[in-house]
Amino acid sequence: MSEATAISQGRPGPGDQGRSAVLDAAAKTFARRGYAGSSMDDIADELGSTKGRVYHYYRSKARVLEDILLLGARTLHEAVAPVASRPGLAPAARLEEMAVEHALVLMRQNDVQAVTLHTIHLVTGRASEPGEANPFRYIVEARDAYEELWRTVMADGVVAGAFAAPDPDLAVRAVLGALNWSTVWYRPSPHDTDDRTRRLAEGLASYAVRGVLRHDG
Amino acid sequence: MSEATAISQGRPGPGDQGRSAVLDAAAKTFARRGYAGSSMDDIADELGSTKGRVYHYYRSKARVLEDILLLGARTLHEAVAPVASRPGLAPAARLEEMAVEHALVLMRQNDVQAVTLHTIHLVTGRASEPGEANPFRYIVEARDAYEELWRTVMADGVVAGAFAAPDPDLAVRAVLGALNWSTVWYRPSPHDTDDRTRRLAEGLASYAVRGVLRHDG
DNA sequence: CGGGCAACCTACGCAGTAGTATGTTGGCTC
DNA sequence: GAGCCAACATACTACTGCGTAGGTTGCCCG
Repeated sequence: MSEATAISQGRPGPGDQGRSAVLDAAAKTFARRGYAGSSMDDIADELGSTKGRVYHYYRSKARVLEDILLLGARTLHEAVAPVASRPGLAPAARLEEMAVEHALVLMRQNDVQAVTLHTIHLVTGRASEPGEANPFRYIVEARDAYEELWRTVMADGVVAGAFAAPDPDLAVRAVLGALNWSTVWYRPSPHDTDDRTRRLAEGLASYAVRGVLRHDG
Repeated sequence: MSEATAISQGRPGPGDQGRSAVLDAAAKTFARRGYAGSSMDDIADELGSTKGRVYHYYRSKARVLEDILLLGARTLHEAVAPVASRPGLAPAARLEEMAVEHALVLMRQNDVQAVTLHTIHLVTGRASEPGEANPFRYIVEARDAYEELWRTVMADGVVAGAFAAPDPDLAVRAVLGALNWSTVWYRPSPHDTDDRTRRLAEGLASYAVRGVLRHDG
């Protein structure tokens, strides 16, 4: 009944051990070489097996990507949405907390999020083909819905006088940009304990968010 | 004697009209479909001609990319370096001015810069092959030198007490991230006059830089 | 203990793509 | 006006890479 079942169409569904191993390997491969630059054999090599294993769980390369994008979008939304709607938070604290959670997901789920952020724009511009629906459309919509979360919080904060953002939409893009760019320079290392990762996320979030705060003393 | 001549190796050099037309078309194509996702025929289609034209100016697809990356790196450096070393500027004004110039280049030279920023990391991780030199190595070094410019200005500002940046390197990454991410969401449109573009760049730069400024009143 | 199915592997067909080898054409020079 | 070369086009070749068809193996269930 889940859409994931609809995706796999008869093949083993999510929650499946083997399936998520394939997904992880694919995410790692795509993150390194890019989607178009990765072959199914590359993914299989990463798994230490052959293409047959990948095709056992996914009908095509595009379906693998779709699953990665979906997982990435979901994880981000589930981590940040609760903060966006948590009662009793001041706008500045809310924004900063959202930024920390966002950054944490990017760092902990690094490969998946890197693929999501770097590949979605290759998939966005397909609306030009008339009559043919874009199979990734709902993922683009999920991304838009997620960003809408940020725009709402930003707009509320401006109204409340907590933020100095003459152009709130641009401000959101600046904040998300500072955070998202971490997928370009950050790679998890064995040295990164949970504590270190969190401090890095907090530091980055602080720089990102302080740009829109109102400072008057 | 220029390295561009060394690149083309007997073929028409830069400054050549036809060559830059090919480069522009390639940048546009790479920006849309990604490097690996673009075929030489795609580039030729964008030009309204055939592969022969592309191969007349470039020996291979990788050389085309190399030229785009080189152009992107150079343009950015030439726009920002003068500001970084201009005498008589306060740290905050210097950083903001650099950010504006940086953003302006990303917007005006959109395709080339998008390709540069989204493709260089695919080319960075090639040091793993021992014995074989990475042909893109000097471009990675140019990128590093450019970022060093920012780190220097940031460090100076911290020493001067103008910036509140406990981790200056991270601060640079936050600032550049906010700016660089514009290559993901911004596409030039006919509506964008020079004036509009500049205001957008200034707005973005303001959010990006204010995150590291010291605010005490 | 035999049948069935999940979880793979092997071998192949075929489409697309980088690069090459060989024209062709228009302008410029001497 | 004959030759020459830049600036392309055309027609291939060789290879890579997606997807498929048909095995094989081991476990589980009755």
